[in-house]
Amino acid sequence: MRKQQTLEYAEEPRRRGRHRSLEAKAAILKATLQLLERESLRKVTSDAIAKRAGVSKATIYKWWRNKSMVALDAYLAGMTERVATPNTGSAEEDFTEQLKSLTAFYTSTLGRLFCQFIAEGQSDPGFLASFRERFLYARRDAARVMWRRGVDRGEIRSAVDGEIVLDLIYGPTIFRLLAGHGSLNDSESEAMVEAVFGGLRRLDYQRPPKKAGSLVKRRNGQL
Amino acid sequence: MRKQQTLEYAEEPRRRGRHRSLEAKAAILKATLQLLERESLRKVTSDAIAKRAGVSKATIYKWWRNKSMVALDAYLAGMTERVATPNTGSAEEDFTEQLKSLTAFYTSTLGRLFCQFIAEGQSDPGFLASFRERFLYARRDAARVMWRRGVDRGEIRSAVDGEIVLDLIYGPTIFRLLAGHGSLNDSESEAMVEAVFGGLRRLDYQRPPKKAGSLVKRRNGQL
Amino acid sequence: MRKQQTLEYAEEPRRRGRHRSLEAKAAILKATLQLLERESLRKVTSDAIAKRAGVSKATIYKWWRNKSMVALDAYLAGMTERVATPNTGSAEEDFTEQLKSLTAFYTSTLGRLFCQFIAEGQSDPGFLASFRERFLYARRDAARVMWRRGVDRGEIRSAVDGEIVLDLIYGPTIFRLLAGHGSLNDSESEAMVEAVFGGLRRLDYQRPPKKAGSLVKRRNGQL
Amino acid sequence: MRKQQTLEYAEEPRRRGRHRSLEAKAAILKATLQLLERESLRKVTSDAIAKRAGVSKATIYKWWRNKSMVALDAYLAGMTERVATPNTGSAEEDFTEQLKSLTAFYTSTLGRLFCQFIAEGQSDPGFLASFRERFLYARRDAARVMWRRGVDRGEIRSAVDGEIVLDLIYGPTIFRLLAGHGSLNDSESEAMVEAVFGGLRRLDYQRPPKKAGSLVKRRNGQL
DNA sequence: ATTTAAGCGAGACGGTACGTCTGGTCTTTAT
DNA sequence: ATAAAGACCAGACGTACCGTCTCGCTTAAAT
Repeated sequence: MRKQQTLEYAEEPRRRGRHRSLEAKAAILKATLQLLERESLRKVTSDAIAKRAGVSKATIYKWWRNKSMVALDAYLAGMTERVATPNTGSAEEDFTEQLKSLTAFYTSTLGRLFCQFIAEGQSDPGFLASFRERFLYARRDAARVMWRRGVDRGEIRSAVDGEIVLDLIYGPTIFRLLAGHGSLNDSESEAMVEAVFGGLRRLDYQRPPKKAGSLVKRRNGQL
Repeated sequence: MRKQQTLEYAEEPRRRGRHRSLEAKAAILKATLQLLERESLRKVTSDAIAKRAGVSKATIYKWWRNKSMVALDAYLAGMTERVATPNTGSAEEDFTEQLKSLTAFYTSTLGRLFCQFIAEGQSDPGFLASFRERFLYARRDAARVMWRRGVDRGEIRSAVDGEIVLDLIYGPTIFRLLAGHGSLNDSESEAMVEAVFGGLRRLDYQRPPKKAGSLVKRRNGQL
Repeated sequence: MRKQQTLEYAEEPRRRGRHRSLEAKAAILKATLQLLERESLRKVTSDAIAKRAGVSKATIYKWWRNKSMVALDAYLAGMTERVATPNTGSAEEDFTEQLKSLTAFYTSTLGRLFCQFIAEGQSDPGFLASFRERFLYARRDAARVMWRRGVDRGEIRSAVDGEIVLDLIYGPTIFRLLAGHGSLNDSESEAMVEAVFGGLRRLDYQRPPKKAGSLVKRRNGQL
Repeated sequence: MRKQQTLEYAEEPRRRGRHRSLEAKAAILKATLQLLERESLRKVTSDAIAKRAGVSKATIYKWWRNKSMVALDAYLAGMTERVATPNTGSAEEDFTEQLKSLTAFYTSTLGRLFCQFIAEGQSDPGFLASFRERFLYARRDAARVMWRRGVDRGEIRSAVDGEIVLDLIYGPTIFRLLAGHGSLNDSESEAMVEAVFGGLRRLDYQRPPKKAGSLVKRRNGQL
């Protein structure tokens, strides 16, 4: 949307005809956000958005493919603050700080939208792709910087794949967020990062000699 | 459902009146599963289930609150295989094996239902709770056993909270599954478990003396 | 219904098995009547009847073909009073009296059922036939007696078909009852009978010579 | 509907927004009529109408309160022929002619709808009122003209209330139509009008002196 | 100044799923 | 044998939402 707009309205000479109403656009995004604070994305109808924005449904569907896309734009536009990339000198502290503030955000009203987007994406692969590209990757890029610093500084084992690092740090929280098991707060966040950095392995453990054939045979081993 | 059934039909003397048709129940679950192999939960309609099962819609809604609940029952009933709890003598190997088979399952047709349930749960808290209680907790109990063994054996640091351990191991995979970033295969699973066990921290790293006030101030630090 | 019962249960020595519950039958009819005092036949459900009668739906459908038949029986059983056939010595007075009391009845709660039966009969010819045979014809027989007396006495023109006489007297009231136009009360009833007996024709009217071809041609001349 | 349309679409300047599709309206009415030629109103479903009209059910329910109202509109729209008001110079002949053509119509496929509407009206007072106002009263107005002429001409006794006259003439036929007793054909129609005009009373009858107390006492004298 | 190409609000539309309801049947156990 | 309990099937009901479309009006660049 943003890109399009830039292309369409800024670079080229202005096209003939009435221009897109920026008031309408802003009203739509604002109305969407306000509605989403009270109801889940599924329950917010496009009619409601149109009505609250004082806008016609046609205008909405002219500029957005569907309701979810409007919500995504509203979400992105609503997050004025830039991504925080703490730089404390310690990658572990950086991640801890970030995970804490991220958890605080995700458990807020607006933050819960993250879950709704993931949910919507499960039955709309195109939307999921948009969500990844326009939201997730941006955030991961920021986090990747923190990881990089840690590696460069010699803090983080370079053998561990960066992508896995990110999923290791954020995955558990997001899982809890989506499934609703387990609590989410500062001390949990701290404990998670500590565990990820410290690892589960007890260093003084002497592994007994492995016996062959000890693997249990099975077909479906779920979680 | 299961519990009810046990209570209603097995333990008590049979009640008066026509009994719940087990054929109908089985047909509904089977039809649901078959339909879910081809379409997402959202697209499978209750009419289609009724038709394919040769059953009236009223019968469905008599026993299940809504479509999602039918799907959940169908899913649980369809997973005939017991939960695999590998016991190789090494917790790390156990988790690796389990994560691998779990990933294989979750990326299968039926397994993708997991995502649909999580998605459905985002706009239906009651359903999410059911899902947790009837599916997630059972799986986690099994995994907890593996963790316990590792702790008892001296393999796993007892300082790390068991729940965090589980989320650390399964969270990243589930995050990838839901968000669709990152690949899911045996080697990724192995790498993940290795990373979780080994930790990110480089042991030979000498932490520099901490400087005060180095924390970056920010309000919204997303992901 | 009644006859069957008498035959099966009263005259023979009691047969093996559980006997038909006369209480059930009475309860069904009573419950039906009570429900019909508050709701139209369409809105009274067979479930409601069963519940209120403390009886199983199967029992209802075992003895009656459908809901309407139950209502018809309930209606007939509820009209304990015999048909009034006034005998004042004047057919006109007889009919006036009867039409008045009939109107009073038909505008009562129970009496409105008459309309419901006619209504039900429009989409269930079998029921309409039953209704005619078990209710209408009986009432008409009684009225026919009054007509007969009038003819015998020389009061009523014998040239007029008896069936037409009955419909002339009762048709207008029933039409008003069903269509809801026009009022229904004693003076209207009196006026109706007076008009039917007196006729519309003015006796001193000299009919002008008829002109040929004066009939307007048309295809559909509705009411 | 008709009135609305006139107000909304003809008199005012066209309103903003997409206009009501007259094609859809026509298709709905046509489909309804065609279905009603084969099935009773009860058995014609709104789904069937929608399907046959190539229209969404929502469109139907947007403009009509329920199925019956659609049928009423279809019925009224389908009666293209104007109301016949024969003018033969004789009121009796006028009524005879009209009753004959009316009977012919009411016993036709489409005409039987009249009964269905009356039936529907018994459990839906609002619909009955609509039916009266939009159909019955129009027809009665036409018939009233014929009565008026008869009165003015000196043919019909002015002492008889006009409304009663109408019900006297049409009530018997409608009663037979609804209850299904008695035949309906030209000669019956003729006989009915003749009887109404001639009256039942034998003119040469000498009434015997009335005896007091001859009235039979009763509470419920039904028909 | 006029044309013309959009964009807009209003709101009707087709499609389709939902979950509910009712009528009437059938099954099981109790009497 | 017949009852009560109550599950069952068929299928209509009216509602809701989605995303599309049409209409008449408005705006602004191009002529």
